[in-house]
Amino acid sequence: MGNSNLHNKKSIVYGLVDGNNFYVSCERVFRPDLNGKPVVVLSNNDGVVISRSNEAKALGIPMGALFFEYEEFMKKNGVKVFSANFPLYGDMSKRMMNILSEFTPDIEVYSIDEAFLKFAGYDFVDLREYAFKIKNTVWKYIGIPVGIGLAPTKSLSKVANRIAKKFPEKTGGVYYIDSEEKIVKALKWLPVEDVWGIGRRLSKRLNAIGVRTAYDFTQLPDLWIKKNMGVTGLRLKQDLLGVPVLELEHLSHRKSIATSRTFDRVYSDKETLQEYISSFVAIAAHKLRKHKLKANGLVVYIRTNYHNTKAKQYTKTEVVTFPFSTDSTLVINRYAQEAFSVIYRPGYEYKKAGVVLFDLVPQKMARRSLFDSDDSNHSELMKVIDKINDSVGHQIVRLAAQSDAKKGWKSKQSKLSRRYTTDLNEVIEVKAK
DNA sequence: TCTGGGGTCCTAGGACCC
DNA sequence: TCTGGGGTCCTAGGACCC
Repeated sequence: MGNSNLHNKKSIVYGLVDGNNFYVSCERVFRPDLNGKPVVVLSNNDGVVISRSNEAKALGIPMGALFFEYEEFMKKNGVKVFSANFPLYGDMSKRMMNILSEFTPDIEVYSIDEAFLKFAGYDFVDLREYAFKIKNTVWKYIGIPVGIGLAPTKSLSKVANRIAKKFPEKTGGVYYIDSEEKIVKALKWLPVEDVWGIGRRLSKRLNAIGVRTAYDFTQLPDLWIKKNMGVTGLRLKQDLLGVPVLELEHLSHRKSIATSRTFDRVYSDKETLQEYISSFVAIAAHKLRKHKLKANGLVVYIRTNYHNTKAKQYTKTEVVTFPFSTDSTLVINRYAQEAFSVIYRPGYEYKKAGVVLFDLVPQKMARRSLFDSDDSNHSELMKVIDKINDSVGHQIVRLAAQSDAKKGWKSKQSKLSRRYTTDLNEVIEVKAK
């Protein structure tokens, strides 16, 4: 089918592959008994719903639903609840991306559950068939169901993916926008608020001027778009019209590393917050070293609970630039504590804090300090700490300033699945017949 | 009691320079 | 009378994404 125009279309095609209800699907890989049953995954502290199976969606549980509000309802309807298990999802993601990169060298890992693929020079391949092959391979090897959209541009591949998801019976989970007519049809079908790159704010304004669909958006004058959405909007319009202007982005390395938590209660005292900051630094710096990067600066921020309108509000961030690149937890923590002291004010109830490392450079390109002593980055010490912590799967070696589990640092995760793939002590047991 | 966490990019405006 | 102008760098904040 569709072979008539297979050989005269443009020779570059973009694909968007994404895992269906990814976190839920990851949990189901190890609990196949939950297939066909309603399942949700909760955020940190078991606060809100962040992933839902189709059955859970059908029950009317919205994204972001407060767990405490829905707990009864879920129990009554037999919904299986999991606390988020990010190490597991991250590992499954890596496996999925590895499989995808077998099918084309041009791949952009866009998020934990999504990747853009680029097919250049596949003129004599039936890409629709090829996409089914990709889908089936991922399913066979790691048990994750995916949807695939194909189109002449990136933003259209997003649209195609959405169609594949929306009409699973008709499409089989794969949809290819391979003609002008299909572009127009798809754009007229897609509500403007569902366009990739148009969020809540913009769609409100667009609706106000009568723009309802993606197609309507592409008919707006460039002047309006430039004025209200900047160059990003202009690019998006072109890309949606089928002119490929959005390229695959091969991020050589990430640009920032953030660690933050919303606390399960509020804290006012300086010491507790200092301990949290230290813990955040330890986690972020560990990630930094894992990616073989060093940071040239950091941000520390603290904030009160903005949902609690009765409480006195205070939000403050402090930016520090280091005199040299570093990946040492000790060095970074020293700067983080200094920054924290600048912004901390007593008398407020803090609900969230975080640190962000930025201006990251590969270890080799690190900026050295003028009087760099061999040990100013504690690289040997950090190696030892990382080795021990990696081997046990969590932070057992800590700075003296870091908080520990006893003090409630560990977030509430009452419904955690096991770390099947990343922790030797928790691998799934297979019984041979 | 209860409200996620981790990212990216763009723009406007100020400081500063010649 | 009539407030120069153009360039760069930096930062804060907005908007978006999953």
